[in-house]
Amino acid sequence: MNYEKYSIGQLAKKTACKVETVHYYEKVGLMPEPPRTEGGHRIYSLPHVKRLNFIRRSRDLGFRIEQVKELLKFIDEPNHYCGEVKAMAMQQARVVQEKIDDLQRLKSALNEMVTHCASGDKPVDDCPIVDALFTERAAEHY
Amino acid sequence: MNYEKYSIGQLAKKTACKVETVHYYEKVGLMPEPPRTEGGHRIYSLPHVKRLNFIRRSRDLGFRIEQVKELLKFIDEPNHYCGEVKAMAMQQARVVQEKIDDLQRLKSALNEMVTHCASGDKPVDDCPIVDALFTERAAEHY
DNA sequence: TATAGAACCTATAGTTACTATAGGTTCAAG
DNA sequence: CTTGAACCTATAGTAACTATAGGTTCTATA
Repeated sequence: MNYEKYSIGQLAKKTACKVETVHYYEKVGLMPEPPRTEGGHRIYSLPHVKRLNFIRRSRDLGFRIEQVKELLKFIDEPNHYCGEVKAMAMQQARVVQEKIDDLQRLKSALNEMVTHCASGDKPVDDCPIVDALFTERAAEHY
Repeated sequence: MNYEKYSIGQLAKKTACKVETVHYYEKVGLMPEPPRTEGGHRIYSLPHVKRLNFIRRSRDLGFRIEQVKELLKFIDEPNHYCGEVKAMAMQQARVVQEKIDDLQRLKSALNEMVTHCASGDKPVDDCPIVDALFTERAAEHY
């Protein structure tokens, strides 16, 4: 009875998260079912705010919902060590690096196409970009 | 009657694309409804192979399906110029660059968290990574 | 030619992480 | 005590496929 109480709308505002998203997080088990008013409205307090911040921040960092669940398990259950969390963060950094590499290649391909297409005043059937797009892909081997 | 004919399975193999994906592309209007055998099986030929390669390659480059439709419109309709295609490729390169920037920031945040967490042998409630994840987000202002 | 089984057909549901909608109830301010 | 904002649940929609079910056709072999 010490904590300040929040409605779902207030919680949402405090965490820059939509009300529907909070409902969703409850449904998938990231957020607990909170106490309710007589009439059935959800009542949140500070720990909920913190938890939701944790979830949103993890999501922003690219963790998938299942991964956030694992991270939360480390926190919810006693006897976990920082190293487990660190390992997940490092793994996530690697995943992100791979995505960056992919996108770099993609950007190079696009830029190359653009530079080959110097003028832009040719009809499309003479366009080097269109041409490049028609090229068979590396993955192809049948 | 000049072209070699392909079943949907052969088309899929030639383009490294799944059969279901071809069905899907037909449903959303990227691929035309091809002629059929008596029994109702789809019959494809070389132009279909080229078109599907174009679609797949565009998708690989990060163009969304609606954008691919636009690109195909340039090709399907006469009187279009290379410049329109070039503009889309340039725009796409910008979008990709933005994604790269986002991911770079994200990776930095993860790496910073990891370096702050030197040992990994602390209990989680003392972990700087967990701490960082509990931190309120920049977006927050209520 | 008969037949087995691979490949095909359609229609529908599932995936991820939400977002949006509909139709109804509760809360808080005046 | 009334009004309207905020809340409730349940369901459908989003993107771009992928997977499944249940049935039909094609093709290679006996």
